[in-house]
Amino acid sequence: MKPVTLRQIAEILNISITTVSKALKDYPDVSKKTKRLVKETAKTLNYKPNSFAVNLRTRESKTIGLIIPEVVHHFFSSVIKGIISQAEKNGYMVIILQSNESFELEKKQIDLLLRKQVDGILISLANSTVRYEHLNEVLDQNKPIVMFDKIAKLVNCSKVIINDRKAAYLATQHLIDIGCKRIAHFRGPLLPQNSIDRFLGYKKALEDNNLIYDSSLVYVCNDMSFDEGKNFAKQLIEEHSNVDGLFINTDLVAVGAISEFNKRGVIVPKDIAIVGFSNWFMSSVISPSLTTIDQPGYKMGKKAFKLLYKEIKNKKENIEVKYKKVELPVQLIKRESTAF
Amino acid sequence: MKPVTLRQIAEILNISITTVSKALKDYPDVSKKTKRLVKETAKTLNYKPNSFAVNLRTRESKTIGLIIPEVVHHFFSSVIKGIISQAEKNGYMVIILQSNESFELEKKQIDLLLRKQVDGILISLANSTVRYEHLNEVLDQNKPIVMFDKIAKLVNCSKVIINDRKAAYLATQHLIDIGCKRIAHFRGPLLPQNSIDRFLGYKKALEDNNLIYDSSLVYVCNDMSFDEGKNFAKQLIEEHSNVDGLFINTDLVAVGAISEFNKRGVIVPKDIAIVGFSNWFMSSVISPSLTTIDQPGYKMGKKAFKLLYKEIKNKKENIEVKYKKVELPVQLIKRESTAF
DNA sequence: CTGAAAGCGCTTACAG
DNA sequence: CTGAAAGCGCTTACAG
Repeated sequence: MKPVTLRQIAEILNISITTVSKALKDYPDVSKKTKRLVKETAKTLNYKPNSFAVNLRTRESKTIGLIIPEVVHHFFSSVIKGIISQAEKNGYMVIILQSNESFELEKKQIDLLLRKQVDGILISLANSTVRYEHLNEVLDQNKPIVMFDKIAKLVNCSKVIINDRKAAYLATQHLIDIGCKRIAHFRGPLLPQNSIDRFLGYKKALEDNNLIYDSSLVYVCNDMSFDEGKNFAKQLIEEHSNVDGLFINTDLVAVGAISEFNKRGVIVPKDIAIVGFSNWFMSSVISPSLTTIDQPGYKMGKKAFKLLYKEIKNKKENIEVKYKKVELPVQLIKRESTAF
Repeated sequence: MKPVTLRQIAEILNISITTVSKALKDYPDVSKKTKRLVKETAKTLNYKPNSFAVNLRTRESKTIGLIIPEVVHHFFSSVIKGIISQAEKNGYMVIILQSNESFELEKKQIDLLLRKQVDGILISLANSTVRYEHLNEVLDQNKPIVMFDKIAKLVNCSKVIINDRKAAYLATQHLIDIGCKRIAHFRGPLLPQNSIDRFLGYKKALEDNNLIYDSSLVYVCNDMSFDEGKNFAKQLIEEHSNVDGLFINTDLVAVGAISEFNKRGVIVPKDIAIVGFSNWFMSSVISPSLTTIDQPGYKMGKKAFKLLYKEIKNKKENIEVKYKKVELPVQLIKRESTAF
């Protein structure tokens, strides 16, 4: 069954394609009678406009691209949900690509999306992304791009983030407030700005409270996995039995650490208090439940789309676009792992 | 900066658009020299073919649609990952829509995708989907559709599933094998076929082992949440203190139940052995860790795309399409919740 | 080996 | 109020 076209409706009704097109779009210069006739016929034939033709004419696809490092991940899937629900409200569709934290793949995917003629791009950078030509190419093509969570400070576009440094400070301050004197940190990889910022927030909190910063208390995670949490937890009690507080870059690692502490009879929070980061669902159901920083993924997705949408609209209407950097508030969720 | 078109390349080189197009696509009837020239110029100008125009001519978009009930969900996000990685390998992009378990939304989204002229559709049905006109419309338009996980048996198309009944049987048999005599079941909602099948597998296993099926031991979950697991666990020990085994429709509910049992001093597995379903990551890290059925989401996504791809290809080449029903194997993962 | 021409299905400025 | 015509950027059957 071939799809129905404007021409067919026009032939059936013995009017021109022009009039059919205008009638369907409720142009004011078409008679009521014609409109009714056209709409009825379109309905009966189950007419659906060919989007390729529409796109080709109007030069917009009502589609945006989303590049994300990893889909199977509580935070990122929440972001995806926020994006697609907001997009749908505005009549947009979302093409999702996964960079697998690979710079090369990310570059290729940007190119694919540009070829696809998406109206804009949302991206959270891969950890391995160190150069930004591909992002600048998007900007050169005058195509809106909004970065979220893992951003490049040097690229001139709108961004949605949380203040990782402040959040980490908050987490560390909480450990200090409940009486911890010697606080360790499991940090993320050296590269993405987020883990640097979280580390800096941790360090700043120590300094502001006159606690000595001891670099041997900082452990660097590479793959941010459950097992890494277990291993460093083990290492930590072997190397620094006097540590009484621990701030961990991400909940998954923290859950691994708690599991290892539980196994070895180290009592959380009595022997060592722990704060994680992300507020995964999991963190609320383990025992002891994990104090953590809530990272608002869904909201971040919504906000990122809204910024992108606004830019798309403004560009179309030739209104000057101002880039915004939106910082979403975070919250410390207190649970058993820091409750005495 | 306006995008570069074939025309521009043609004008620069003083040849026809036809030749440029053919040169870029390596038609054999273009001279080597011309090809070289054209390709160099295209590269210099950073030419990217306008996909709308290409799509309009070739009548394919190299894009498929995916409708999924919920994005923030370990199983489904694994499926998404499987689909997009397989799609990318074959030069396809994926538009993702979320039905939120709503039949109405699902219908609307099917329509959106058809308008969008996607080359095919992958779908896992909403729980509330009871009629199938929208799916049949896709088939009427001669557009391939493949269903996975939550399928409609009555719709005539390819499907990728696990055998829920067999899997539930396996789970229940395991409880019986370790000595459970009185086995309860927290089942899913009355509607989706999956929870019906899991219930039937549970019942069959009891019968085959000459254990009496007692309907008062079956609790019906509605929202399949952590809290529901807690609540039913509480109810279960109040109403049936002699139950020694429990098969639960999904891990999230099971984790809730375990948490409640832990709280009330009911020892898992000594007092009550538990088997879940899905093999979420969480299940391996809680205490006691949860025995469960591994549901291969990533593989399911890959397989579903492969089937769809094959259908798209066959249709294009006018090869007859045979619908397939693929059943992926599942595995029982034994952990502490059933280990004595 | 090259190119003029038709056409994919739509939108819209313009004429009447 | 209606419609002929141009054009979006490409592909491809056909002529030379």
